[in-house]
Amino acid sequence: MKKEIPPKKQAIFDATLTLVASHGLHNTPMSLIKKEAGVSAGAVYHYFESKEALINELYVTAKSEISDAVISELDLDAPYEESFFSLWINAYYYFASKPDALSFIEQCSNSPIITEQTKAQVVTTYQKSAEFFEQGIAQGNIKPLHIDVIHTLIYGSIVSLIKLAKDQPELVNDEVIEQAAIFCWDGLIQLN
Amino acid sequence: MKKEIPPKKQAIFDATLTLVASHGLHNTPMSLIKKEAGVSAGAVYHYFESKEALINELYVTAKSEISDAVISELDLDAPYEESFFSLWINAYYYFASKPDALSFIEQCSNSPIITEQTKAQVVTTYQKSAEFFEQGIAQGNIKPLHIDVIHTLIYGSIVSLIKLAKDQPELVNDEVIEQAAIFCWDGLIQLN
Amino acid sequence: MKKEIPPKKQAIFDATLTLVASHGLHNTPMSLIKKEAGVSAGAVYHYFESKEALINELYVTAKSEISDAVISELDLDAPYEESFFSLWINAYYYFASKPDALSFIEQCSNSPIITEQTKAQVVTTYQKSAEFFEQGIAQGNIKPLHIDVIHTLIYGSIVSLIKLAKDQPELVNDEVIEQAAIFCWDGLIQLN
Amino acid sequence: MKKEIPPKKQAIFDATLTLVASHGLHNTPMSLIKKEAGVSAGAVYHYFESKEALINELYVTAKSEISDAVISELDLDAPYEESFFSLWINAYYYFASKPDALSFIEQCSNSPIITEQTKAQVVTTYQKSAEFFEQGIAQGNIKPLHIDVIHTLIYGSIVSLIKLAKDQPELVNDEVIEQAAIFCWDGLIQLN
DNA sequence: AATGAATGAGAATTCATTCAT
DNA sequence: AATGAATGAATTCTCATTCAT
Repeated sequence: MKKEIPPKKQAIFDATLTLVASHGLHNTPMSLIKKEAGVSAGAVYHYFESKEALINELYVTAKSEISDAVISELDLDAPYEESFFSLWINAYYYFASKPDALSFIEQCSNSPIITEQTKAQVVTTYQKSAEFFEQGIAQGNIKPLHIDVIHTLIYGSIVSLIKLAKDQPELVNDEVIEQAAIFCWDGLIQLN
Repeated sequence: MKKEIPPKKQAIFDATLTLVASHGLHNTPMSLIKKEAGVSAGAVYHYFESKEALINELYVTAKSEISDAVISELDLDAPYEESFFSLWINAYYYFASKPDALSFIEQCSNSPIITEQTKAQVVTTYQKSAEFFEQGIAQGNIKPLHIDVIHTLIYGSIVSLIKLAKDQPELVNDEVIEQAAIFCWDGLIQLN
Repeated sequence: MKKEIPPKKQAIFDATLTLVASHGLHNTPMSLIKKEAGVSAGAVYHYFESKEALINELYVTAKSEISDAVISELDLDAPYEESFFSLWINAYYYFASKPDALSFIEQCSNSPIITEQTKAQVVTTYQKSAEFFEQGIAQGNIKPLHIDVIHTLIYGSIVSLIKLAKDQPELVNDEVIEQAAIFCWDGLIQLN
Repeated sequence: MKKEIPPKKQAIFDATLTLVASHGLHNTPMSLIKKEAGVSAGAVYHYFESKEALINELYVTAKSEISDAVISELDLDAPYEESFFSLWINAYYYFASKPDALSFIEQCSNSPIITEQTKAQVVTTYQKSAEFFEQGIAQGNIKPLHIDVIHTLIYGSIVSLIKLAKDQPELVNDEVIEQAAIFCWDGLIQLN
């Protein structure tokens, strides 16, 4: 099902993720990437047409890995509220466990380095979580907002909280994380 | 109260904001900045010690301009709910009216180019909105969450929605904007 | 008599000729040659020791192919003037029909990439046309110039005219071609 | 009248001419040029947008210098035949005295590195010698060929002879040079 | 304050060539 | 004979920064 990624290509991906997270997108030369990945300059250009192409391809890969991981835990048969909280909390901890990936993604997603074509590719990865929210709307569990709006608000909350946790780790304990999930749930559900 | 910014310095700020938004932080050389600003290379280094210093200083300036603008509209004497919505909507439209500034800020805030010292400076700009939320908690209007958590969730929602609007402008109409504000309000208030 | 050229070697020759003509000697990497020839990198180095060796060998081949073609039409028994014109015109049209070969040869012959050894090899191909001019001198048809001088002036005129035809195709019609041949004939013959 | 060429730009021109003549257009890296010229890498790119731009600009400069030099000696009031021989011989010795320039020009003019725009610029330098040949035709001294054809045949003969002289210096003595000039004159004049 | 030519280390990328298969 | 991934030195070009004027 999954594409087999050649070991060198994977090493380049890993090195790029780490280095962009620590040095910044603006400050990660190819020379550093090849050194960290332990490959030759030529090998990088064997697998990727250019630095931009590498970044774009890695962006797609990182985004879909995260999507896959978050969604794989999703239990559509549990009570809806329970499923929602488990999704939110799972996603939070998954993101939190991959700080480099998140840093990479955030740096890219705000930069013109990511092409429109790449963005279009990435959209498709939202499919399964979209279904979950559609189901919630259909069953009357949550407000009938546009799926992309829900997605944006939930994802935005999680990412914001992780950034806060990065700056103030002592503040964001399990209780706060739960409060943030509740914030989203309360924002989503129909009040009568 | 405010420092007078010399015209050339302002031109450099403006040029940098525009260029980082359109070319990316990773792809905006000083040579382009000086050209766009219409100043000499020497002038840039007269006003700023280095490129990093320029970016950091502009980051502080842009952040506080936004903060000032959003808060200046805040009416602490109106009914709380009304004030909240007016704050949220005002903030949304202000951000939306400054896409370059927002793009610049988002690119910087996820990059190691912004120093810890700069981040510390920026924190102080939250003061007045913090007071607004503290007042809401004290009066029992909203849940007693940590101020920084509230701030993060609200700011995160607004920024997320603006990014969505950038990608899908036709989707994010006034109704959607209001729905997002309601999402935040419902998430904040105490349910009984 | 002729060596059989293996198909892959021929494909490499053809690709090199085409590419050097269109991209320039300075801008024709081996990677492009192998792609255009449809062979592997290893195959190129099986047939040729190096890029320089490939260019030099192709130069010899191209030069002698042209020489052979031009001379094969030469009729030593016809009236001398008639033979001369038929030689000149034949040569012109043959060169004109192989623009890539001519472009390749001209680029090489002015570049230090062609070794002295290669140049020495190529000289031998002039043998038969040399005999034709020697005969003309012996019979008193043309001036007693050194064979190499005659050769140079005639060949130079033909090549110059072809270059002109490349830049201004509409100018160089059959009449002009004949005028150029007459120019050479009039320059060669003894005036009394 | 003439543009003042800044000393560094002139040094880059000189170095490029020398190096392309000795190493070949395909084998003259910028690093060698900057070293030979005694300037920094940045300086080269301050004066020229790219290597191609440098080559093209130098081509125009070299061509027009040669044109100017050859034509400056031209005496339109002398008897026509005498003027012609003096032009031819002058041109020959001028070219012969600038072997690097000639080698550079020949390598470029057969290579796609020279753009159509550059070729168009260069054509304008032929103006004055064109007038000389037009005058000869009008006065009935030479055959009524197209000016560009005459130009091509004469220039081609001179260049061919210089190439021969390069390969066989002992062969091309003053007598041979005169013979070649006579070849051209005899080819040009009307026979009755 | 201001200029802009100049620097040179370093960036992205290319390319002739090799070698394990 | 043939392949094509891999190499890494070399190449073109960039860019933050300086400094004489």
